[in-house]
Amino acid sequence: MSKTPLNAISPTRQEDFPEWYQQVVRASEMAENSEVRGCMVIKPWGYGLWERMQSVLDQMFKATGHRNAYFPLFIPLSHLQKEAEHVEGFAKECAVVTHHRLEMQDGKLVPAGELQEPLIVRPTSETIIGSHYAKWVKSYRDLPILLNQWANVVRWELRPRLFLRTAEFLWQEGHTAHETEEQAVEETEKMLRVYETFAHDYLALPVICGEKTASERFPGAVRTYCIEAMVQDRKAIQAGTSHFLGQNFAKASHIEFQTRQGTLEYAWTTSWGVSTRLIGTLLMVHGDDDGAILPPRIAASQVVIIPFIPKEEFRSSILKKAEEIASLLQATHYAGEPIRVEIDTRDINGSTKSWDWIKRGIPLRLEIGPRDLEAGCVALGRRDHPPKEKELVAIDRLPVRLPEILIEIQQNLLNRAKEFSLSHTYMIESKEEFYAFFTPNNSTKPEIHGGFALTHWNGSPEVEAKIKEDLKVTIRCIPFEDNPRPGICPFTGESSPQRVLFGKAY
RNA sequence: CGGGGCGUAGCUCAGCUUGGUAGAGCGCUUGGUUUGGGACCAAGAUGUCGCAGGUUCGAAUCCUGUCGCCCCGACCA
Repeated sequence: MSKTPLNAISPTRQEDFPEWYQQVVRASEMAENSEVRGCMVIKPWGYGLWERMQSVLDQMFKATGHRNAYFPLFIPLSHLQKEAEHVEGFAKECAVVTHHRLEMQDGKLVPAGELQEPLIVRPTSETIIGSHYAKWVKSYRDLPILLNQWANVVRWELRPRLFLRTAEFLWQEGHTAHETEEQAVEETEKMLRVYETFAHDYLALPVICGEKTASERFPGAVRTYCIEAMVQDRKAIQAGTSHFLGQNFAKASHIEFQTRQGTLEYAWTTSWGVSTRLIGTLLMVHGDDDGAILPPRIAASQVVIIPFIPKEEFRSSILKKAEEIASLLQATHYAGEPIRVEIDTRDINGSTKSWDWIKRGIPLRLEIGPRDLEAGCVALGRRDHPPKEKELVAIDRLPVRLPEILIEIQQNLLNRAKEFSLSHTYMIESKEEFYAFFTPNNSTKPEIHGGFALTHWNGSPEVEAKIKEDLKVTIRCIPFEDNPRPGICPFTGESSPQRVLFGKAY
């Protein structure tokens, strides 16, 4: 007992944030590394989270007029070549399929049957979807096309990290084609707002919406919008993107239509996506030194009932009561849905079970033992409070009390994240201040430092590049502002149209 | 692709300098005692010490080669 560490996760966030993150992914049983470098196995608890994200987002996409379709995993090499910037952006990280058959030679399987044209495994699907849109679009009457696909994509990353950057990942990609530029821009903005709402309302994730600078733009896009979040080591993470592609891909794929005036014009297209990176973001924003903390609205299960069975004679009565409580909760609603509940019937020490669920980040634990049975109550532990803090709740009060607490947790996580993000965001006015802000005290093993800097910038790519070279700090976005206030760029002394958001990025 | 490091039980690692037939903790199995905060006792299972070659009576240990992985850099919606 004396060996029990203070926290479930070691090292702590303060001690070594990257290592803490890896331990949380493992301890929360979200995912593990596979034998293929850069690829991951998403375990049921992590995949359940993704299924929730899919389900909520899918409804939001449908509500905004989109439908799902599916396009192939393999893309002819020639397709990628059609859009010059796109090639430059993705060629280096493409997996290439060159053969279609294996033959046994000297007891070993070797690739045979070389393909006439190599296929790439999709790193994103603009080109192959574009080539089909070209067939479907003949007239302005065929527009808009509003499609989404749920898929896996492959980007051969050199330095993978579970959920944040893996060679293969899961995502959704929306692809739309429109008659006018205005409509396409409107779509791009609308879907960014969908992501913002989803992040805020479901993931309890405060995000900053804005536009990427040219250097951070999606290859081939005219404009890239993003939502940026701050995680607990004060770095920025891009949680979602929405691209206005102009007519670039329409030209490359020949998506042409006859206008109302009878002329021929290229369609205006957009694309937008979020990925399993959201899971990593969630862990890094809300997690603590005991593991994951999941917001109730997105958790695969919101409540776990943990039977404590000190003596065999209590087993059947406690398990029976656990079933009753589960049924009671399934008939109770939170956020417009039945509460998602499960019972941990594993035949192990109750407190071990409790710790397992703490590490997984389930919002609520209901512990039931003989004493509770007698008193008609449960011991309730909530994940946003310390592990040992318990509230005794009468079983017949649960249908009232649990929805209240779930609302509180959801709100509490959002508030905490907002406070954290705000307390590490500064208006920085001078170059000296800026450099000091982003320079760690210990250069060999940098401590958690910095944050977001809202600073004026004259719009020069050279200034941006110099800052990146000096500090590894980039412009995360040019925040959307109703009334942008001009000022002076501290790096050049020149005038600046508005403040932009600087930070170190994942 | 450059620089550094590491491959020993399911996991984390010790042993290697000074060669003598394989270890710890955790986990796992079985039995018992426990049980309101990550239990304890006892017994047990698990390794071609990354792979190949060499030196040697004898190699986890020394030498050569090779493969894989990790970290730093470069690169990256």
